[in-house]
Amino acid sequence: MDRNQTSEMLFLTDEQLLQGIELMFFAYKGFTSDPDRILEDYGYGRAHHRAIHFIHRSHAITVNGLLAILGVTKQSLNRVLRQLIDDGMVESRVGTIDKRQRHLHLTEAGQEFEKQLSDVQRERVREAYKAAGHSAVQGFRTVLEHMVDPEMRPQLEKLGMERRE
Amino acid sequence: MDRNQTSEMLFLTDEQLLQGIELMFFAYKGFTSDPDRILEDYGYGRAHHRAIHFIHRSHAITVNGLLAILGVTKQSLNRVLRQLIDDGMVESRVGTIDKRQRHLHLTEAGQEFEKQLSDVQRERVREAYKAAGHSAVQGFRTVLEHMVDPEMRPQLEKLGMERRE
DNA sequence: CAATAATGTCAATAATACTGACATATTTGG
DNA sequence: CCAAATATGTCAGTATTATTGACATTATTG
Repeated sequence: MDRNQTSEMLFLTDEQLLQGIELMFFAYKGFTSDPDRILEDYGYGRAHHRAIHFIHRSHAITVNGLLAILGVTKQSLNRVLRQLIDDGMVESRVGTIDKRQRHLHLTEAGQEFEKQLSDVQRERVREAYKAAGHSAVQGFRTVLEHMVDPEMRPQLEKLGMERRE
Repeated sequence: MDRNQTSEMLFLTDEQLLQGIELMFFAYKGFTSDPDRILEDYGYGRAHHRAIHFIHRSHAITVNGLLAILGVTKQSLNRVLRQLIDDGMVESRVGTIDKRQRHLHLTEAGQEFEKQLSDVQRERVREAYKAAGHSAVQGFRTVLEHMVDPEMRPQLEKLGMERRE
């Protein structure tokens, strides 16, 4: 069978795809700009934000678990994590079942900081969602989900991102 | 008037917004992963990709024009640009109207390289679009457009991104 | 008890970005 | 016409994030 107009057949010109690519670039820039400003005041970077975000999201996540989500080397994460622990933002607790593992938690200060970062970023997304409307949000999520690397899907699902429809 | 169910009123929980934030993170990672692999073979990074992309998109763009789009300092761009010019990917031509300006062009080698990068990235977007369907793509674009910083909108429009509906 | 796993650390290197300072050539406004 | 502004380029110094490779410690497992 030749692949012609099935319901999924879209007619996508290179121009349309190019615009999608550029939108991703500009939107991502906007998306990170608000937290970036706050982080700067603390002498932190985006790496700190990501660590804090996922520690907040997955209470008591292990170092290995965080590495898998972030997709960086342990040496890279360790530097960031050490800073956050030294600064009293993150606490590392020895595992009770497996004592080799360290379970990561936000301290009270860490939770406050997380909220500060999260507030501005959620606000940006909320405004975009509000302006775009419900069905646009559905579409946004669907396209992004398909853009994620298949290898990262398990990480997404761990975060409760299964498609529930 | 109290702000109740207007048609634009969405009921967005923090959980939904958080998932949007994480989707942006994971999708952007996937989005850049294919070009990143190619760039590595050439000893280039994402900054080179962005420069090449926008020079391709806006023929004869000036250095200042490129700086405005990329949102980096000229020192930062210059390092990348110098490499690309030295490697014969980009050509810098003195402006005819204003001789202070340099107009940037891709050489033939640069065009081939651009196509190589563009092909894999467009393929990723095309697959996501195809899998998600037409109306999802509309929504994707709408939400992303609202996520872009208002200050960057002029840049978007220069690239032919006006909403035409 | 040896192999494996989870974590942490040290060192070297690279890409990207920043600020600040300065130079050159060209255009423009008064 | 000349001073000011503009467009570009460059040098130096610093910071963040990331890499690879090597090695150590502790705890678990086969």
